[in-house]
Amino acid sequence: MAPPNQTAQLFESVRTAVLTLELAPGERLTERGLESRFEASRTPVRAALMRLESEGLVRRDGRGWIVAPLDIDEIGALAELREAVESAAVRLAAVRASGADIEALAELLESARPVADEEHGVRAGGDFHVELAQLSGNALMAEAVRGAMTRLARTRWLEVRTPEARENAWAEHRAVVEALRERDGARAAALVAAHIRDTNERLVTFLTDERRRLRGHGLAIVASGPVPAREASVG
Amino acid sequence: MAPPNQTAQLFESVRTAVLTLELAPGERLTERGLESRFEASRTPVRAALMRLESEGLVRRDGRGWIVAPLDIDEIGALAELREAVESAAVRLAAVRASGADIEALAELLESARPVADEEHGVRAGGDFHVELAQLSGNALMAEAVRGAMTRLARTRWLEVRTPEARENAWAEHRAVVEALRERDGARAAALVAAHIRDTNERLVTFLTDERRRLRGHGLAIVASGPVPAREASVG
DNA sequence: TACACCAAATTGGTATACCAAGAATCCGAG
DNA sequence: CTCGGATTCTTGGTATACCAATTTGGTGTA
Repeated sequence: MAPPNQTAQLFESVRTAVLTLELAPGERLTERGLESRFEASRTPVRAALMRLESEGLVRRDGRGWIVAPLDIDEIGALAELREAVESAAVRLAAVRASGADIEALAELLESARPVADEEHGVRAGGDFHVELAQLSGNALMAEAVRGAMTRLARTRWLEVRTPEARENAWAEHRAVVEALRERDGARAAALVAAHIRDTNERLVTFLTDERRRLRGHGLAIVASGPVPAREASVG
Repeated sequence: MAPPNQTAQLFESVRTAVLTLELAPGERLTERGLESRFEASRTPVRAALMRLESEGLVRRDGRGWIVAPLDIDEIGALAELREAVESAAVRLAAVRASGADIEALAELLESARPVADEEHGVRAGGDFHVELAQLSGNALMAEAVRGAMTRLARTRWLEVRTPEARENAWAEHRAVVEALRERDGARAAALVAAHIRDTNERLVTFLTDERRRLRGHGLAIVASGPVPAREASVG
C-alpha cells in the first residue's frame, strides 16, 4: 500500500508549499489550479484546502481561496495565546510529568544544541514547545500549542537568526527544563512566558522593520487582518 | 434550489443534531446515511463532516466516522484549557476593553437574568464566556474559547441545572463583570478561573455519578481515550 | 474616448459514477 | 451443526460532469 490515500499526501504537499512560502502569503488559489499543479483531482484538493483552512494556513476570500496572509496582529495574538496556554501547561507539567518525560525533553533539547543546521534547528525549536506542552498531560493544550506553532512556522523563514539569538533561545529553553527538573512550576511558567514574549517582540520588530524590503520580494505583510466576517448564528 | 450554499445549511443541521444528542455520542455515521437523512449529496456531506471534525464534534474511526464520544477526560482538559485562556483573556480585557464594551457585556448578562427559559439560558451561558474573551481584543483567544464551549455544549443537555445552580453561575458571571468595571484584571481572572473550576467540578461529579443511568439511556460516556467502537445502535 | 452590454471563460458548488478494501452473508463440504 | 471460502454489499476515496454565478474581454454605440 504505497499510496494509501492521496488526500494525505496532497495535503502534506500543499501544506509544505505554504509553509516554505513556495505559495506566497496572500496568493490566490484555485481548486483547478492546485488540481493540475499537484496532479490530483478536485476532491482531494478540496479536502486538503478545508483542512488547511482549519489550520489557519489557507483562508476563504469571497467564494475563493487565498494563502493566509502574514498578519502582524495575528502573530501578536498568537504570542498572547501561547503565553497563556504554555505557561499554564508547564505549570501542570511541573506537577504531573514523570522524571523520565522531563529527561526525554532535556535530551530532545540537547540533541538540537549545535543548531548548525538551519532547518533542523527551526523544526526543533517548534517541537520543543509542543513537547513541553505535552508534558502537561493535557492533549488539548498540546494541540493548541501545535496549532499556534504551525501558524507561526512561516515566519521562521524570514526571521533573522543570528547564532547568538539561537544560542540565547536554546539557553532559555534549557532554563525551563531546569526549573521543571526542580519541579518549580511557577518559575518554569515565568520563564516560558518571558521567553515567548521576548521571542515575539524580536519577531515583530524584525517584521516591522523589514516590511518594506520583504514587500519588494513580493511578500505582503498585513498589519490588521481583513475583518473576519461576523456571523450571527452560533449553536 | 436557490439557497446560496447547501453546505452551510447541511453543516448547521448535522451540527445541531450532534449538539442536541439527536445523533448520539459514539454513534457511527456513514456519508451515505447522512446523505439520505439530510437529503444532500455526498460532496456537501463530506464537507460538513470535515468541518465538524475540526470542531471536535465528529471523529474518524478507522476509515469511517463517529460522533465524538463524551469523554470525561476531555471535559477536564477543556476546563484546564479554558482556565488558562479565559483568565488570561479577562486580564487583557481589563486593560483593553472599552467601557462601552464592558457595559454591553453587562447588558447581555442582564438580559439572560431570569433564566426561566432553559435553552435560552444555556445558550447565553456559553455566549457570555465567548463575549468576555472577545473583550480581550485577541480574536484567537476568543476563538479558542468558542471552540471549547462548542465541545462542552453537549453536556448542557445532561447536566442538572437547578435554579440555585443557575442563579449561582449567573452571580459569578456578574462578579466578573463587576471586577472588569473596576479594571481589576487580577481579581477578574481569579474569579473566572474559580468559576470555571467549580463549574467543571460540578459537571464531572454529575457525569460520574450519573454515568450508569445515562448509559441506560443509550448514552456512552468514556473515561479516557477514544474508541468505544460500537455502542448505541437502537436498543 | 467613455461606457453600456453581451458572450465566453473561469470558478466554486453539487451530484454522481466508479473503484478498492473491508465486512457481512451465504453456501456447501465435512 | 460447524467451518471455510467465495460472493455480495457497504463504505470511504477518487474522478469527473454539470450548473450557476462571476469575472473577463470584446464590441458597438453615443
